[in-house]
Amino acid sequence: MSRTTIADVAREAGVTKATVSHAMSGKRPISDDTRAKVLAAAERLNWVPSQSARALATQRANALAVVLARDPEVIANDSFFPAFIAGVESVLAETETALILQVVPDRAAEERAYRSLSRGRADGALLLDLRNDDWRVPLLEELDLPAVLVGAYEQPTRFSCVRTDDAAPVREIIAHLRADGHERIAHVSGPLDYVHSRVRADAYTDAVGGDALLREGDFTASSGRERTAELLALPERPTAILYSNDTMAIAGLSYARSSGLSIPRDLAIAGFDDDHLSAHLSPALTSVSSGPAARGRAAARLLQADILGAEPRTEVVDCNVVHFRESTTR
Amino acid sequence: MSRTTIADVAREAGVTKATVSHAMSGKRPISDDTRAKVLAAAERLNWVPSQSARALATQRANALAVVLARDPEVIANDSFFPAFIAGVESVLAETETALILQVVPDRAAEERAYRSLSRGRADGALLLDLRNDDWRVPLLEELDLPAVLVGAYEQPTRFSCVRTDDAAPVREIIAHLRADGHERIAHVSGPLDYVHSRVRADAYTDAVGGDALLREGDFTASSGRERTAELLALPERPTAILYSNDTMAIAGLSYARSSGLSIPRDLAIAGFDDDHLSAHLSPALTSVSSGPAARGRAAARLLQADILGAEPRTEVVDCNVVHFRESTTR
DNA sequence: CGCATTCGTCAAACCGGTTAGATCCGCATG
DNA sequence: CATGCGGATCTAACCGGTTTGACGAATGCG
Repeated sequence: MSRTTIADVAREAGVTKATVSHAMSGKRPISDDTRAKVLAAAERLNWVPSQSARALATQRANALAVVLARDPEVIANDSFFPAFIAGVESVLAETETALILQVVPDRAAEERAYRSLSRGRADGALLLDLRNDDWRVPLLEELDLPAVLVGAYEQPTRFSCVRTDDAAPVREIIAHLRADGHERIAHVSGPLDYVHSRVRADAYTDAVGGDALLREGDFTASSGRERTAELLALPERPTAILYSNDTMAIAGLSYARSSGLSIPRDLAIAGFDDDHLSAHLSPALTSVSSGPAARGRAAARLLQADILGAEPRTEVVDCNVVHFRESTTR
Repeated sequence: MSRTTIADVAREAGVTKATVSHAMSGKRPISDDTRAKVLAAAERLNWVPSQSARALATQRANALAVVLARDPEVIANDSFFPAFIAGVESVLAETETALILQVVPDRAAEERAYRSLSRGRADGALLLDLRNDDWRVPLLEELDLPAVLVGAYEQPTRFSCVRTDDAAPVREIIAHLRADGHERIAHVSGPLDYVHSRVRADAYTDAVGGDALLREGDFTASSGRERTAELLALPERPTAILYSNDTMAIAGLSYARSSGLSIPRDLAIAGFDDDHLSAHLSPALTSVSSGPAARGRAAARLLQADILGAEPRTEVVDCNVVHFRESTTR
């Protein structure tokens, strides 16, 4: 049992707790002689300072948090999230900071989670799946918990943001499809109260002009299937569909095929977020790789800066790359 | 700032800290009258107890941990991990336990991470990616940090284990291929010092008997591609390949195709872990869904029990289901 | 040589909870 | 009426670090 405390080390080195603490942190000058003795003693007892004691004394948890209000099953089917976390971790690994991941079933639990985070569990939070007028923003402001918003939040806020230009790739895809002769281009969006869904949908609407064929999905395969069925049942069915993620695109593609259409000849299909298998589908799926890892890194850096007292700022990560593949190639 | 402490609540309610604590925890009888006053005061000040103070006093962090020594990029391409975490979270959400995720670059950092976890950051750890004779097992025993091993660890240990029978689905697939007339069946494994890679590879070797065609990959797409290239370059090339994960299988499939083979006519292909897109590939990929969420739930439950002092035990989760799809259908 | 300053260390308070032991009270019992 | 007893509450110590103010010794300066 690693029951050794700073007091044991102090005794072993023949000094006091304070001296040990200073020797380790360097916050006060300590003679080389004593420091050596302390380090040796710590080594001998292989002492590791208690995180909880330190957290209490310094009012710093050395941890960041991500709270997700999603159904656990959904996490497993999302290609953005794991890569985003990977990016966050690559920054945190440098310092000794931990990442706390909390999945909550409902809003009450989510609120409790943030309250408890702000009371010693974490030093800051990353907000994903932003909604327009997200209730979490004022809550975190009230709790005085540093945060970074991942997404194009429009309301004024004192938090840092990590944004991307999701409209550009949408325009690019639409232009490409137009150049290919497509005139009826549809869009299956995510829930429109998510800011990223909204931005993509708006970009779509702008790009196609008057004749928008927009259907709101929820990022699940089944919704992709259903919205596709609706679109294909229209008297004048679309010749191309842009989906707001790859899961819906794949489901739509399967459905279209099963109803006798050939992809991309009869129907062009494009997704979003570039799942790691999308390039290997057949036909390979045109998609937008949205740089999840880069955004994770940026968010983690901004949050760490915020915690250290830096001014909040908005960082636009230029990471969207459209991969045109067979599913849109005539 | 939620600076209210238990002392504020005590003053507001006209009692002492101890009474507030007891009223909240119920560890000592408190009159209904006083309890009501305390609850009202807590509500009024909306006080949330400090996690760090509680952790220090009770020697319990209310957090479990997963430490990963993988390259962050690999996490993003693994279909097992996110689903496993989802399973873990679905258990933790019930209690107010948090999950700590730490990704470390090298062994030294990993060891530091476990030491610091055992000193107040977490109450227990889940061990993934087990190796034969894994060095982490004795370390955690020495640190006296509760743990659950996810995988078929063979050495004696006082930790609980979550196992699955990975050999059965391998046998099932081989039998299926045999019945289809395949005689030269190859296997691209993961790194053989991982216990799950080893179990699958051994099951393969057993099942095919003398003429095993085994190549060791590392679960990445590029290794899948290379090992496939080697196998197809053999004088008598295999007519079927079983891969230890879907990423390698897809990469192998692409390679085989690009060198002129038709799947499944010229080459049958099967993967493992059933990525959520595998069913949608074309040809759809035969794979083994290994119940990651169920295993996550089981592991979390065992760990919580262990922390509360239960006897360690091994739970075999029967969750492997083979999905035969087009990639193996003649 | 006397006094101010700096350096290195110590003692003690503090962070915000939990918990063992002491105390106080009212009521039942001998 | 004294005693016992159990329930409700209080007091104070404790968890293991960090941090501030104080103090003695060594050094610098006039």
